[in-house]
Amino acid sequence: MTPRRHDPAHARPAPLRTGDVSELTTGRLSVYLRCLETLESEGVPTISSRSLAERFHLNSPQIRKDLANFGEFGIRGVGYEVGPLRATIERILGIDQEKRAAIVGAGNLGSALAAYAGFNERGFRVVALFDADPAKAGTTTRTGQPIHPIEEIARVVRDEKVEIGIIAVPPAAAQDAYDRLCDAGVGAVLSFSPGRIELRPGIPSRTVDLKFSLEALSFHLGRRRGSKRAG
Amino acid sequence: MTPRRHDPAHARPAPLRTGDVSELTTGRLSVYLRCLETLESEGVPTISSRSLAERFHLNSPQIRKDLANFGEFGIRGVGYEVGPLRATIERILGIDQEKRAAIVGAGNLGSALAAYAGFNERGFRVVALFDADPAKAGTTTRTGQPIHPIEEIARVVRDEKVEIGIIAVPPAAAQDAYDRLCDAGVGAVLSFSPGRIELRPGIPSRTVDLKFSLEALSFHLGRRRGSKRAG
DNA sequence: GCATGTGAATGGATTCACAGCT
DNA sequence: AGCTGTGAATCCATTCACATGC
Repeated sequence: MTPRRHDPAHARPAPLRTGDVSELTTGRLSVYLRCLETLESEGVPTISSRSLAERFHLNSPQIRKDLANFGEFGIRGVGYEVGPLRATIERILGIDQEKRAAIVGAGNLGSALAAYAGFNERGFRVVALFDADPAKAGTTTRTGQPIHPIEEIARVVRDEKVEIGIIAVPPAAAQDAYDRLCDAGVGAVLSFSPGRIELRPGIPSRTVDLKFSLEALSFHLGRRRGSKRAG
Repeated sequence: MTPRRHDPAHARPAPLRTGDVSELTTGRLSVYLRCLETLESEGVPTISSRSLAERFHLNSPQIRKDLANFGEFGIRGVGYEVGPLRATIERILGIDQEKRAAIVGAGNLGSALAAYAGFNERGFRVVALFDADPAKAGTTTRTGQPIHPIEEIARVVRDEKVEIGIIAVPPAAAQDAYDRLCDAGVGAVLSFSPGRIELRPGIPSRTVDLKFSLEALSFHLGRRRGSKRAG
């Protein structure tokens, strides 16, 4: 639509078109990003939407439409340059600048998330944890992040410039963790607690209920007939 | 549609209508299930789709439509009986009979999932783990599940009647874990490895990329203006 | 020639509004 | 009267097909 002359893809960062985009679209950006990381590590220099789709079981018009929400990043007659497109998607997602996160709850799940590679590379870093158990305060995780008493959320979030709060406490403690994080000034919250949380408007939040995927699989299990082994 | 006389909701399990249902619908069943569990623990006996929607920020016609895919479970003029509806949804999801799961990868994440309450209550139980590290074989998790060498997947899946395989290994090992689980005869696979897996047809599978939710939040962070604190 | 970017067409899911039952 | 269950209407996302540009 913008008739502005199209710079080559490797030039200065193109302006990002910005408007209303569906969650489905942005979710797929993450998928594309993983694919591009793979291609880049294989040294593939450019790829068309068609081959990207074939290689990763996606569909090509959708890839083009999704990207078109944010600008024009391809080269007609050629395709997309893998490296620059990866960088562009990272910029769209805002992970070109490292986002600092902190985890409330240093139990099994919290500690595992703190050690999780995906939470400590390519745009994210877990810089601190909090726990209500005083015995854990002052110690560090196996991966070296400090564990603070939960009362210090406000101070640590400020000092460490934490932008994202992650909740990994038992359901009953989820609301308290959420409120403390919001009061401390984090910009977004990700919860792994199945407990229902009363959200505040204006603070983007997500809940990941790990059990949902198990239930979805269970549903499909029930519909598969002709299982080889009898129950 | 079925003009069969409608039995009271507390009677013998109603027949479940069965047909093609969207993933979006079944995903929401899990949401409704959590809500009903909450209501049940509060002792609420019946609830209308309207109040359910108001209480949990859902929308009422959608609740009715979603449920209508599977049968008629409500009482006109009254609403739904909380306990029976919960039981019905559990039956739809197939978790009225306990599903046994095993986890490949007894590292941080695998151990945390094995200990995760949601994976060991209300329809699911993690009965074993597997790890490539021989030092871990023969030990148990903190929650008491045995850890086996990865070569024993086939035997343990058979002996322990494992229906669901869960992958919690580093990306590079994900495909091998997947193949071993399928060969061993599991009916469904849930992967927490970001590594791309070539799937086999006929075996329902899901990948949960924990980083996706972080990236979604990062995206929205970038769009929020008027943040109180300057970066 | 070839692949992107995009308006137009299609297909699905959500929402509406009311008939039917309690 | 009140709420479910559902066809009809609306909305939104995906897919198509081609004009545009490399």
